[in-house]
Amino acid sequence: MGRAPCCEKNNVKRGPWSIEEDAKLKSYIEQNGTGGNWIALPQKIGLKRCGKSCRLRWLNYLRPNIKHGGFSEEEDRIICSLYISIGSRWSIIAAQLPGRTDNDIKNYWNTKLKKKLFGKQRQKQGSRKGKEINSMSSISNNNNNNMNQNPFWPELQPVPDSINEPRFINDHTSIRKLLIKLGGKFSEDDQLTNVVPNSQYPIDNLSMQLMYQNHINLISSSPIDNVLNTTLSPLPNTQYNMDGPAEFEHMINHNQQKVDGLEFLYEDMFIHKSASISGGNLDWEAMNPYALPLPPIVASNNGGFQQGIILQEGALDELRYPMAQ
DNA sequence: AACGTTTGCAACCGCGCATCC
DNA sequence: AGGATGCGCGGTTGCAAACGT
Repeated sequence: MGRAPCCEKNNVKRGPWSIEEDAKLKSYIEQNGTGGNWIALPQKIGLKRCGKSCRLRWLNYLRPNIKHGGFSEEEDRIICSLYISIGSRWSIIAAQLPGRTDNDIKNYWNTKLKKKLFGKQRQKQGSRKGKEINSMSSISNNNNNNMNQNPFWPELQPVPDSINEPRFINDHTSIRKLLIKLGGKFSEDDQLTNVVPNSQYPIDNLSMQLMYQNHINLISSSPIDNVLNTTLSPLPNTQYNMDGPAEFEHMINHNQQKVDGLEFLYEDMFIHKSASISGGNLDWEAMNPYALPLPPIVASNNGGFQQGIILQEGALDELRYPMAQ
């Protein structure tokens, strides 16, 4: 027995909203508010719509001060940074972008940003991709089941150190570098706790703190909920410790959800890497102009390997000016 | 011009969580 | 305490427009 539907599907209109419906909903809410009950709202107005549909229409389209399209460079940076940091928490990301809805940002990411960032390398990769994915599936692996079931977490085989020395996003310099590329700057002071937004970039303090703190939390072993609960409070004078590969490895193994949603990063990286590993003459650096010379590879407790990404200089410029390259 | 494919986006769906009773 | 209800979220779908052949 499943959950009861929120409304009688047969008695509600679905599909695109008409101008009349929009006008009805908008004028009612502007005059009376939602009344705190979306389910009852359509009956009050005389709309043959589901309450959830009304809510969605209002929040994503009719609500005042909604912006559509025309994402700015700053917004791109914030979206990329937060996505890398917290994944597909679109509502949280939207909260940092006034006038933007989670749906809008989600669509923008899925249709444009993601492709802009990685489309170039996919083009170069061309038709080899499918072949490589197939060949990868034959590689045995000891990683957990979630990874096995996820097509974007390809099964990875431990690579001899002589070929790929494991690399880690485990040092403060790397993290700082990433954040700087994403639009922020830190003080010359090497203390990670001191974040100084660069006036050159129009990212407000809160956004920068959020980005920074999320990155720090990403590499710490704090539960994800703590990350979210503290993002909107001022940065405490916390000393973040990163005890080398072991801690990062622990985070990967025990906080898998933090990297969920970044599968496409791993997909791209692994495909390129696997091509060269398997004897192809593909050059990692050539195919990944923004990635560091080798993808960071993280050894896990159970013998598998996972990979991360560090954006290199110019990566986000490419987002805005893809033709200039 | 016709047809097929890709892209972009609005809208829907189902689940988890919070609140109420 | 726990069932019912509503809300909010992320993922997915459907469709029209744009683009390519």
